[in-house]
Amino acid sequence: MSTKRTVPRKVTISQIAKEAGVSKTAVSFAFNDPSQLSPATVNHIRAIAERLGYSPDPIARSMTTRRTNALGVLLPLDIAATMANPFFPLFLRGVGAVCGATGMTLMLVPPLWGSMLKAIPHATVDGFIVVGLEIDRGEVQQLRRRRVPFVMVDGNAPEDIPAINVDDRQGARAAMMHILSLGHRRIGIVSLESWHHRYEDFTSTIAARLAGYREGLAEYGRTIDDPDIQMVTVSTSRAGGVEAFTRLWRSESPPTAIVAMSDITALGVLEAAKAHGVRVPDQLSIVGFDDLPEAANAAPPLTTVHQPIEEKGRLAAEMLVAALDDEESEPVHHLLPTELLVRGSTGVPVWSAQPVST
Amino acid sequence: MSTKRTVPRKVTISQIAKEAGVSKTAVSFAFNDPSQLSPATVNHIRAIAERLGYSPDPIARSMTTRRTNALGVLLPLDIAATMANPFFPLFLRGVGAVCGATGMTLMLVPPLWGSMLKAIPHATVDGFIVVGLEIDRGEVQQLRRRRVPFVMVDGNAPEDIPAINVDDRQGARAAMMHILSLGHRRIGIVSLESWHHRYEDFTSTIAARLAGYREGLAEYGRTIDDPDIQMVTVSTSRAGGVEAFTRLWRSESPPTAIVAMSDITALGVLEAAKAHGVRVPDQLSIVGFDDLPEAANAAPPLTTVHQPIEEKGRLAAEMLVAALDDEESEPVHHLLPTELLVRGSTGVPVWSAQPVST
DNA sequence: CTGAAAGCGCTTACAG
DNA sequence: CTGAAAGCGCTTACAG
Repeated sequence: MSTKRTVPRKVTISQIAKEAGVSKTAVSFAFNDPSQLSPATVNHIRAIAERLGYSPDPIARSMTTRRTNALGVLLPLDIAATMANPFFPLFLRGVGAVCGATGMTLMLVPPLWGSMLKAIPHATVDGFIVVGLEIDRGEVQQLRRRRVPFVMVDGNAPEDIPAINVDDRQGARAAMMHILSLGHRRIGIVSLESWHHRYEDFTSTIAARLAGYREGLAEYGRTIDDPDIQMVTVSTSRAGGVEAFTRLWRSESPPTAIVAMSDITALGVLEAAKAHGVRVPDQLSIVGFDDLPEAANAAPPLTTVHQPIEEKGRLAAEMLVAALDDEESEPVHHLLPTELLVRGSTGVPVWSAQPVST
Repeated sequence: MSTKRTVPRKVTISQIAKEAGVSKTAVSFAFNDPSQLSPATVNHIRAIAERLGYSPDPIARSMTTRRTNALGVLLPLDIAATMANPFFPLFLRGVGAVCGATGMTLMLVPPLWGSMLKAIPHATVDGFIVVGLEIDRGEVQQLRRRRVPFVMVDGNAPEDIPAINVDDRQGARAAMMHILSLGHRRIGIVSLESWHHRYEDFTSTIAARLAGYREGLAEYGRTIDDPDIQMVTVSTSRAGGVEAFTRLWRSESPPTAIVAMSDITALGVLEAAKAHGVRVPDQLSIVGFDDLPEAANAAPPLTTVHQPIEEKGRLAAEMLVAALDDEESEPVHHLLPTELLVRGSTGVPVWSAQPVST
């Protein structure tokens, strides 16, 4: 509305300087450090910038300041798959809280053409939060090369890299022991697909939870190879849970309890069970992992293992911001606690009136 | 592992050029256009880059290419509040699908120090998807200044800006008429807080849904000012829904039906109703808006208005990418349909055995 | 097949 | 209080 004719292609600091009859330095100061200039000059420059419709180029600015003011979240899966699990939005709430407090922006960095390795050098960010990195195929080296700080969440981090994990093993152990203490013998385990589709290469998270299940079984003199124990592996989604139920339920002797490595799959199991007319927990007990908000609101409320998801995001972002401000900050490894939350989806199996005591 | 001593602070193209005895041009070509160089030179340069642990600077690259390969999603609320509604992750799945297909990254751009206006010039992105922009307080002008393409979703866009909206009015109208056709007379409406907390300035979305409710009421000779119609305004979250139920239920003549402007609040209402021992739909009918995945899985399944959330994200991203590639692309305004989905949370009110016919 | 040079749009000592 | 100049690390015509 204040422009006379169509504004030129792109207004730069030089044009303003020329128009205002001052140096580029002055123009820069007018916006970034007005105290360096006389009020009259500042007003003059700003008026011209306004008239020309000037908008500073953030890239050029970053070029000299060496800052983008963006935090990167490096993802092992594409954005659509990542967002399919409510875990992630919750995690981002934690990260986002720190972004808001520090005036930073949040960049989601999925694999580029299927490769995390390729994505790392391209992202214009000041640092990375690396989530769920499984077996390292050079990603850590690539991140070091980039010479930006990074923190690893739910992964197997080298000693010198800040990291956050939760006590997956302990939580999984408690979940399995809970089921066994109720007297269940025929148990289905719902494991999760590793994103690179190689069964042997478990995520540290998956490996830890599996180890916890094994420990819990061992406490009751059982092993995971017991014929009464069946394990299926599905994608970390509601659909994966539905599939898990279907596969477990059609066996000749279906489980009386299903132990799932994540709430989203447990919820899928619950949904499928109800659709099949299976009563939970009377005919089937279900226990999850994560404690998503929807777990407590399910019908019946889902017994699960709580982990501080949002807190992980916040902590990761705080550690990253600290590393950004202070190159020399000590890399610390956090191990956050998990807690079994017994709700309505687990109970004594129908065929056994009395729970087995520990 | 291939470096001899600690690598220097930051490896640049110049250092490699010097070390390799070639020009910077050659180094650039070795990575971006190897066909310009003899294979021997390429290998030589790459080997040195490898030894030095070179990682190209994405900012410097963007500086000359004028591309960041990042799509920005401009948010009216901070990231934590945005992620509190499952609507958003779903929307991002759509956007993310396009990012994956085009090799772009996704940047979440919340208000900077409380101001969208301030956030716009700083984000290092090639274009914006602007979601839920309410009354324009200069944001559109600021976006134009930036001279990057942008598309508006769920907002009131100028003619020359590409835009996507859904038929909120029609959907809301259908929802209200459904309730009235069942015979309900005492109705609670759950409206949503506008993010700038000025009741008069409705989001176009909120305004359109409200208009739809009014139209539906009018079809039955009713108005929103009818003493039997109560409206409460809460935040777009599950907690907001709980609050809405509490406020509506404590009135001397509580509603027999609650019509909510979003599923997340409707689910909160449902949760609170169940917690109070109120049977749905026998004692209280509930209808939502959005058709989140959890709506169908609620107990009872939520009657709601479907809108194509993921599709909106995909379409918005596609339009933005098109505008990025072709400056001259025609700005089109999409209006996507909505559809009432009658499920288990609505029914005939207890005090009336026969529904009123239309 | 290779190199010298200009340029992208800013910021920031440094000098006056 | 103000300006000339260097520099951030790349890419890209252009010339040879």
